[in-house]
Amino acid sequence: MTPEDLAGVVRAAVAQLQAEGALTGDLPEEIVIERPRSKEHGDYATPVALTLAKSAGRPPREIAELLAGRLTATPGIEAAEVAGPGFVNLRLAADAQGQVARAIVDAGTAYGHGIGHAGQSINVEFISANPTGPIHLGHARWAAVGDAIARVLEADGASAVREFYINDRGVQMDRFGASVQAVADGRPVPEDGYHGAYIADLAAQIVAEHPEFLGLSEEEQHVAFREAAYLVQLKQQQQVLDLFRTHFDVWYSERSLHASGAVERGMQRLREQGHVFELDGAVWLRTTDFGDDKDRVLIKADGEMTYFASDTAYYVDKRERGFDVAIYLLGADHHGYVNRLRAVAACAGDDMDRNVEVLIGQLVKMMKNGEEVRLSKRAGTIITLEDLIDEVGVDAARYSLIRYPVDSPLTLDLDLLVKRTNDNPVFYVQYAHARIASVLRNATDLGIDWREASFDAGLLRHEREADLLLALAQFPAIVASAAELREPHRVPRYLESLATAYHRFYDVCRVLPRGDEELTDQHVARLWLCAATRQVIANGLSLCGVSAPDRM
RNA sequence: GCGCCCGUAGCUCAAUGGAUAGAGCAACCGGUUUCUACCCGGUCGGUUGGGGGUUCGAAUCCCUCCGGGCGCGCCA
Repeated sequence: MTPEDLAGVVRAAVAQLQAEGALTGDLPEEIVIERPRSKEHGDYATPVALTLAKSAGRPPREIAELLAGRLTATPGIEAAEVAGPGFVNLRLAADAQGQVARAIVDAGTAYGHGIGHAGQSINVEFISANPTGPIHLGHARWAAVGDAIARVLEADGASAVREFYINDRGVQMDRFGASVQAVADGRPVPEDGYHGAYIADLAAQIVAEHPEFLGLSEEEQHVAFREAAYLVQLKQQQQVLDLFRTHFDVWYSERSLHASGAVERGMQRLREQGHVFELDGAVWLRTTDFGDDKDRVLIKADGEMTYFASDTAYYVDKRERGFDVAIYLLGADHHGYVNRLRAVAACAGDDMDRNVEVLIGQLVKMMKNGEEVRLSKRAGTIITLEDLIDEVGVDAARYSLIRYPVDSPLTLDLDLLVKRTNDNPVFYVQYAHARIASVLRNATDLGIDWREASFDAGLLRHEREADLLLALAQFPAIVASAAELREPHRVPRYLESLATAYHRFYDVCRVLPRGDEELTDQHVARLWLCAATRQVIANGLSLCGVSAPDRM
């Protein structure tokens, strides 16, 4: 029995008490089932009597007594006791608990999936780095977390699209092109250009492929280098992100946004909604109607579109493409955009509390040998995602970027991330998976076919077995909350506690028969438990985009 | 000046308004004849930055002060 099953049981009990007139008031929307911190309080607890007390007009403990009496008589529940101010503490029967193992093995990769976001189409936009340089450490956090958010949303039933907005238009592109062109020409990079070491590499590559560029007129040459460098750089970004296992569904070009007429359509939409006005020769959007601290210019007095106009059109375009929710993942230096983007949604006639979400991620730093890493091998002054992958590998990098809530600054300790001991969480979790895989392999070698043998769930009554089963049963709720709160860090945190529960079990519960010992139902039951644990660890790691190795 | 985020054990960090605030590291002590010791157990460690409020209950929500980070263009 999972917590979700239990919530259903409690709900039914409350509904029945109300139907019988033993209890008045409303049926709560959600039945909260918690895992008590202390084991003395049972496997699960519900504070539902406390929340019911007000509308029922009776003391919480009295309601709890009624509920406990009803629940005690329910199959699968061994004990229901009233405690404290009105909690009902529940203890499950070993058999009901143990069936979780079978349910997990039967569900396979689908275990943990939910329907909380069923029917929702969600656009998750992240990184959106300018195609004028490598993906760097500042983007890396989102590369991992953004992808994990999409994975978790999908697991909870949503249709999620990972989208990368390519800023392939405007002044930065020109400066980038001019920088590459200058180096190719043997001139110094302009003051306002790009000075990273990678610019010279780009220039050399392009000259090698297109020696004819050098003979072009200044104007033609600029365009030629800009376009060639842009394509090479974009490709390089895409390759690094692929290597990092973050695969975008849509690479959306800003140029195509303009070329398609989306900007005009977006502008039209805003005008229809009545939030556009003119002042001092410029065209403005009255974002202050919806909580922004100042109105924003869409078209400057010189007739040029602002970047904000593109942003606005892009949002409208996303909605026109059918997304219910547009999630933006931005760095802390962009937090000023939060109110602006929300106001854009409202100005477009949308619900800014539902159709748009802006998540802000704080800075990432890297430490090595006790010092902050400031220089990149490749890019000179910026640390790249490629540097990070080189240092610790994709698994450790993704895992540690996902492991922390994004709203606090993060310092990655590179020395720690390459360690292969239990102070390095990713290895700790992966090791648990490899350990189980090894046990299952050995079972096969011994000719044990546990899947076909009879599974007696009631045999899993050792304290460590019960703890492990409780941990396994938690997984669907963890996935659901990670999706709902857009907090994928809950998954690795959970995996660490699950790995601990497994190692503790393994430490005292022998799984396979020793020597010429006979195979018993107990061995079989423990193999089911192992298989279930392996499955959940694999499913959880998959939500992080981290591999689940069978051997280490 | 205005705004956003953060402040939890010596360190890095958890905790969806729930019961005695938890892990790992560090420090110290212990555990394996056979399934992966990359593991497990124990000890030590806290006025959740300070103060006030909301309620059955606050690290969590509100106010205020202190400390830190970031942002406030007809730039992109």
